[in-house]
Amino acid sequence: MKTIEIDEELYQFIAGQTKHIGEDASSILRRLLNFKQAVSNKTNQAPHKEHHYSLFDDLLQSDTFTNEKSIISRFILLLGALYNYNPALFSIAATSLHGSKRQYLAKDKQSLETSGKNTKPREIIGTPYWVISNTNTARKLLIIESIMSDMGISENMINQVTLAFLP
Amino acid sequence: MKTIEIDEELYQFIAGQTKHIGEDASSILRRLLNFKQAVSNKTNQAPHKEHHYSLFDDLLQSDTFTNEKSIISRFILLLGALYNYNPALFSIAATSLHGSKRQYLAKDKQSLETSGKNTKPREIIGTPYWVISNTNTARKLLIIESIMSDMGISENMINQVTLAFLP
DNA sequence: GAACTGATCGGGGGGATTATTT
DNA sequence: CCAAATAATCCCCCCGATCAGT
Repeated sequence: MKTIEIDEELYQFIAGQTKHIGEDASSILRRLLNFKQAVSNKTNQAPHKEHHYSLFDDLLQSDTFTNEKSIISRFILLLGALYNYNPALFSIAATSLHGSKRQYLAKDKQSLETSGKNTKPREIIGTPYWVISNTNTARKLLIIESIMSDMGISENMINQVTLAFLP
Repeated sequence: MKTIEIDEELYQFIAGQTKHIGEDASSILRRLLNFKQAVSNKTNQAPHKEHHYSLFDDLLQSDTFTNEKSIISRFILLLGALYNYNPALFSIAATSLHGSKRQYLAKDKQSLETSGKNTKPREIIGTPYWVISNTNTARKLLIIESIMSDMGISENMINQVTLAFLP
């Protein structure tokens, strides 16, 4: 543990953000900061049991996520989080996912463009991947669910994400 | 000053966000947290010289602001910050601002709707105000500049905002 | 014919451009 | 009549429901 000094006003603000009794400063700050640091650090450390899904919990609660009202934005944010949670698993899941003609995810825009007539590929920022965007909400949800399932994420967690994803 | 304990990983992350040599933890955290606490606390405390414009500095640097690419989003964010910086001054500035027919700002949607044919009023969240949105970029900038000027904000600060506002 | 997949096309927002007023 | 300022039409592009195809 490390110790840092902050001014009184800021301290009061942070203390006021406690979500449950006894929550420590690290936990509060990670939530408030949208757990941004996890994206870059997660890969070079063994996943820690209790924090297994913290990346999602944090994304789903973050302003970055809830501020986005459109399905497409949340869709891309979620895929980005999934990739950063475990790039290797994500890659496997991404590769095996596709429709009858269209490819849903790829590392380059073109493969997606050429796999259909109007796929409208979108870049998943913070990720080497691109996704198709010309789909209805049901299919977007299906893509998310399929990826999560293939990545071995729990049924329960998938349900939570589904709830947060919809309007 | 208060002392808090945080884990090593989080400490490294925060330390890595230093913008200038010797910047203290409070300063870094306020920036990362988008200075959210200022909005609620600012009104019941005398403005502090050095921090006079910190609300803007922070907004302009915040992800909340820079993530928004559309002019209209930045426009509304900026107006919200101006209101929260000093509601009284903002009200005065808002009331005296209008075109030859249209009213630009009001506390209710209707006044704006009836003052023109297609004003497309938008709510300024975190504020009792609404703004007209059916204008080109030049006029939006004009509105911002006019309000800031009427609120007595320095020429220099206005220029900074202008720069951050455009593409 | 039922279920799944693709992609057209309508709706809506943003804001440059054009019309109108001063 | 021209220039500047202001209003608001209207085009473009994004989103995603709906419909067409498999």
